[in-house]
Amino acid sequence: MLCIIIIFANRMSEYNFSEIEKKWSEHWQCHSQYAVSEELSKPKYYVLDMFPYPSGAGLHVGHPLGYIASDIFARYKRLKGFNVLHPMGFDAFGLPAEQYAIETGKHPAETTNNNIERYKSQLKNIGFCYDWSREIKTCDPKYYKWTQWFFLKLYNSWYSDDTNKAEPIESLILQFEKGKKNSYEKPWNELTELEKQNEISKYRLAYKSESYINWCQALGTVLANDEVVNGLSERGGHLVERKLMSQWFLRITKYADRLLQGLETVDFAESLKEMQRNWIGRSEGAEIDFKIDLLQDDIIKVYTTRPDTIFGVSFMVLAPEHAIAEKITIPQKSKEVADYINYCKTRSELERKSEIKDISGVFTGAYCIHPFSNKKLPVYISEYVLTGYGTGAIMAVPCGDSRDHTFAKKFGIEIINIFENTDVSFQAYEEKSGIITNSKSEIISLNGLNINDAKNKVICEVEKRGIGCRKINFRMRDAGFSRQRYWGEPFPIYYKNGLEYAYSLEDLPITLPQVNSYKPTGDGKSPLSAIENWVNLPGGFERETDTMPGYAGSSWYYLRYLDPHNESEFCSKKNSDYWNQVDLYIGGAEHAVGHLLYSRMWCKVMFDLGYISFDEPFKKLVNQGMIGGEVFYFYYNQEKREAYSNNLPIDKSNLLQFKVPNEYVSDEETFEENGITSFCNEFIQFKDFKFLKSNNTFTFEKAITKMSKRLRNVVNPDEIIAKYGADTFRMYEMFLGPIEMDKPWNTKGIDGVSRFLKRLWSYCIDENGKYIPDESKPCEESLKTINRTIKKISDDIEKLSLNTCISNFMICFNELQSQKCKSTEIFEKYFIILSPFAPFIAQEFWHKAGKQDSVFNCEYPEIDEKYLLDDTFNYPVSVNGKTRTLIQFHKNAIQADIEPIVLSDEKIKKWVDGKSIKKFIFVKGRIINLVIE
RNA sequence: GCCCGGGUGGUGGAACUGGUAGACACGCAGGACUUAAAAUCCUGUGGCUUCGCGGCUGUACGGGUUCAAGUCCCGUCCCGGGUACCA
Repeated sequence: MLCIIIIFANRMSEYNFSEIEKKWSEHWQCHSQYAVSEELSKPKYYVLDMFPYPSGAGLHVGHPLGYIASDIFARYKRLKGFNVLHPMGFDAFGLPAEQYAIETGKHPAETTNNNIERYKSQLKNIGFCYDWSREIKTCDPKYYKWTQWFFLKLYNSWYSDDTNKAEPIESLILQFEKGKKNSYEKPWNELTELEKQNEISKYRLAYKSESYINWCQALGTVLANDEVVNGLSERGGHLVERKLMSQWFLRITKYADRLLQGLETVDFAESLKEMQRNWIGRSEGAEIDFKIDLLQDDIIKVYTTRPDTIFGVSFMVLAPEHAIAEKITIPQKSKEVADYINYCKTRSELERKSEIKDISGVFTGAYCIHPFSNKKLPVYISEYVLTGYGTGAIMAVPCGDSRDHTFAKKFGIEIINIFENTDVSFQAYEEKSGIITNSKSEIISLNGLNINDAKNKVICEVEKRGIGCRKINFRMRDAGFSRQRYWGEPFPIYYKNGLEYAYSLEDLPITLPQVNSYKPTGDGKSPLSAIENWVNLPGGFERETDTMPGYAGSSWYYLRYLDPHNESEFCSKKNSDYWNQVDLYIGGAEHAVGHLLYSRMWCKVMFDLGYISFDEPFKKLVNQGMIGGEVFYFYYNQEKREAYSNNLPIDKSNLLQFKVPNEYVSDEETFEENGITSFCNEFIQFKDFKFLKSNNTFTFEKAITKMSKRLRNVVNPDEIIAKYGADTFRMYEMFLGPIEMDKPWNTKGIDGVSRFLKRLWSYCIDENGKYIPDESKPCEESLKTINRTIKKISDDIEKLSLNTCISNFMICFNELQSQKCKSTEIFEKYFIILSPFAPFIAQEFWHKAGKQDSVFNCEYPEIDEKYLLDDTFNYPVSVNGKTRTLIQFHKNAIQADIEPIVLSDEKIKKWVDGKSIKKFIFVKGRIINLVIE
């Protein structure tokens, strides 16, 4: 009986995280602890996470990394007196759900909602302070009604170069009516409706045009880039080719300059800004017309950023898609050219850009005329020239461009050098400085000019002659906004007789109809096109059957959180004025260009149209790194039917690799007991294999990759939380390393954090569950410790250096422990600063300490500056840069005080050993260094 | 290919603006407690060398700048992300 009581008492005193976490979760939910409203009396702060796509694999330990960081920051800001908005939602339209629907026939809405529920319960386990009453799902018609509304705003707007902003399309029509030139060169009111539409279409921010897609004839569908591997479909390995299709686009290029300028006003990592700048790719150059030999009426217009190199041109290159390519090809070459163009259709843009070591191309047999020298220049077609950039044609300068150089070498074309004092016989001279030479004709001479002056002279000359002009170009293209898919927002557009009509706000949302099959229609159209009673409208009208891409909903979601239940507006002006920009946005660097550029553009459009009063959505952005999962491989020989342990001395170069699902791998990274047998039961292709071991173990090669369902290396946070608790999980994720760095997941290290919280618990709570710290006066040392920790933690949170925060909590507690500190005055401060990291245990301590209110309603403790400074500093003293000893000096000591003491120090005397001292370096508060011979 | 990151003990990582490399943890080794194990606590722990004091060496690799380099500069290698329809 006694025994039982003792055991019971012991159990009472243990840190029972599951009980504590359950209790406070329920308590906070009942008291709507995290609901926020627009409190004008407090300064606001908006902390946002990039919302997840709810995949079928569930949340893995990589997702919460950023969420935990932002949660800590949100809770910290709250302690600092801010009214903090911290919402969460789901990016719920997407390809995987549709693919799953094709395979299983289950409606994507159903699977998506199941996945969302799973994600939500997983997120709720981790103790985030999200205001769930503001949750959004992009696939919810109540949400996508407004995504469609945004589309209509883009559709019904144009970019005015006069006012340099987006304006309603009516102002454009008014200008046309007043006589603004149109491309039909007829008065506006004499144009047909179709002509008017075509003309306006050239201005709309959302417009229809043609572009290439990945078409797979065998699957009868359009494929996403990542569904294409080496020119073949990932599923089935069928041939994929590029096909021209009519699609919706967003005219983001009109915002290129403002997207560049806006970067100066936001706090993003410099590297990320650089990526965006490169993506936008602003370049200054010229368009120059080249006459074609034997063809009177046509010209080839090239874009070049290096007009200064015009005398270095020795050939011309057209993109395979260039409209004139076939026309100029001479009959003897037409078969060869047609074959080459067909080959290019099977090549992805990525392949075309990257595989330039062995550059391909074909001669058309045609020649251009050099505008200044009248020299004949052969015209080639090559895939390294892309149709979407510039004019789709280049003047090739092998002496100044490495791709042109490679091409010239391969096709035996002359390399003309025009740079003074350079040798271009082996590689191109690509520096942006130098003097031009060998560049003279009857018309112009560039000899002796530097590159910039030569550029200007050439541009002036071509402009004077009317054969070209100065031109600013962007690498960025207008954003493709159509998908031939079911699971996306339908366009609020319908047609009749080739004319487009837009729905109005009252008609929204245009909801997705039920379909019987999610399979592609085989003709490249979306599955929606097969539903006749949805497509066909009364009066002979037909709906648009494409849907919007995944980034549509995510381009504006940060605004919907501000007013999520508003049914008459996407967000009231009052709310968007109060919450304003996102103050801190945390998410993966993989969205560096796509999502971030689109949402920045949409924000600017809404700003231009007066719906919001800021033109950058995200004030500060932090990119979290990826948490990789472990994958284990073994090598095998198919013919010999042998598999080899990694610790055998084998030559892996001719062997095949096999990834083993992680459940077969033991903690020692070998096959589990009987693992080989059960492995072969699943992967029967290895049934008759010999598994060759070394030292009686079969070990694997390890690598770190993305966690994915397919590799079966997903680590589920639920399991970790069940075993260690949410507080430990949160702290451990932060303890792993700097937030923005990629890192591998390894559960082994979690014991350190777990032990820390257990030690803290048993230090503060006795066997009977009573709170130990008392009213005793803290000692000087403990006051130093806690004040320094408060300072360090708040400095580090502001920098989002959360891994060092965890270390400092440990260091602080280790110090308090060795000081035998029992003062509740100290510990209460400690619990407050700990609460953003480990909210449950902090609240439990707070409660045990007899406090009635919540630890989250406290104020962040003040720092008493007097405890931060030391009177003395332990100077490292080095001789010739190598530290030899430490000597303590007063912090105000100057070199004159210090020098004699240092020189008479025994250790230092030994190292100086009578040699003369050339220099005595004293850096106050840092170091002393003696330079001797 | 191009653009952007990263590379520090057996492992995750720390190191302010160039100023004691390896904080804080994990793991491992030894010890205490226990009949035993687990848990917990204590000690040690980059490598080489030395009985020890100590010495040498060391931040992917090769150079450079500096009194002083993980940190700055030049070159190389490897790994990750993006490359426009994965999200």
